[in-house]
Amino acid sequence: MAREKKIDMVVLGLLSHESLTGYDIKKEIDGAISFFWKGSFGNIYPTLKELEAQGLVVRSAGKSGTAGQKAEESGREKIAYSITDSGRKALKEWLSEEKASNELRYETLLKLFFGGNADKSITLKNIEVFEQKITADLKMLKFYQSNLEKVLDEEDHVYFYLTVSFGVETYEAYLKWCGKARKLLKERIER
Amino acid sequence: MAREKKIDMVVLGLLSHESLTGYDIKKEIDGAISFFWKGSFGNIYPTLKELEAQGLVVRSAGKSGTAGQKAEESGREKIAYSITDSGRKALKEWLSEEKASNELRYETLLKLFFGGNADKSITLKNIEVFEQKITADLKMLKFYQSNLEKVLDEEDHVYFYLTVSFGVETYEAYLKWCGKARKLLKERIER
DNA sequence: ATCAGCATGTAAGGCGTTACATGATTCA
DNA sequence: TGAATCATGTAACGCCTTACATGCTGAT
Repeated sequence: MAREKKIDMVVLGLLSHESLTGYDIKKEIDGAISFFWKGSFGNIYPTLKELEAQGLVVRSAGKSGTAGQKAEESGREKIAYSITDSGRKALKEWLSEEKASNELRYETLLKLFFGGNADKSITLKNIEVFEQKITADLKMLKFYQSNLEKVLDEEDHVYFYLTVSFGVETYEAYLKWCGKARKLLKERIER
Repeated sequence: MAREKKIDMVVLGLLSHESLTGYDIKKEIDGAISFFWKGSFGNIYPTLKELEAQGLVVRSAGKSGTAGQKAEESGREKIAYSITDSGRKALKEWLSEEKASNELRYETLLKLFFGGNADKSITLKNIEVFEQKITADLKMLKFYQSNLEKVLDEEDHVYFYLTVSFGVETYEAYLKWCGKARKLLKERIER
């Protein structure tokens, strides 16, 4: 029944820490989470509506007081959401389910696998592009990691730290592999 | 425009080596490719039709001669496809495009990130489940890898070998991380 | 004879992205 | 005053999975 939708849990999870608007949620997802999960406005806003209908979140003034009052007077308002007790319960239930779908969809590996259909120089180029992207992303992840290291004592930060560390370690493994792969392909070209 | 569909390239890539039926293609995808790309019948058969309409593949008797003739007489037939020159060209063009979408969607990391909302024992359990799955998959990848190592001289096998090696190295990094993560969480529980 | 695996396909629906539409606020 | 960013939302569409429908073939 194609029940892989987890964006609702992402939203609940983020709201479990603080009240946020849809726009805030998008920004959070685009931060440290983005390397293993994505979200778009066309995804987030309808999810917030659904969660509200299910009573898992409620609209709240939040702490955005300054602009809040003025916005209410005009037509367009800023809507902050908070998690409810039911929401926390739903989140906990999901966390307790042992099954988890972990998916990798790497077009770079697809191109590598079928690399025999083009010149080795093309495969080499594809690896180099991948390497550059990973290098840039790794830099960002390490920045997050070093910031989290300083606040490891605070309860929730252990989880953020471990998640980011997963990224750092796998990305470092990617780069190590890139070096080996380039070397092996270059040897082949010269023969 | 949501142009992330690459199943057509998977099909063309597989057909670049030999003639295959839709069923064969599914089996191939479920093999060494499965750790970084998936495909289903409801995906593959329509793709074959489209590729045929575009002239990138053609129906062929293939090498399944024995059953082939009998099948033609009866109602249901086995349909093997071969790649055409246009198909090879399309494949090569895709390989030459530098952009590639690489996506990771790990629910395990999502649960870890929001682990603060449940007991540490639950997070620990989730990591252990992940660890077991990866251990099993790694065993399979290493099996593929050792088989490919023996035939590395044959042209195309370098690509298969490198792809599988990517899996082996990242999965080993995952397991290393799992050990560290378990240790860190256990220390926290005891305090 | 029966069951697993071979084999092809369609239909419905879920999930998510992109593009579009709209308007406020902030800063140079 | 104009651009960037904040902010909310909808519509269309694309991709993929699941479930269903059907029947053959080979082994026990």
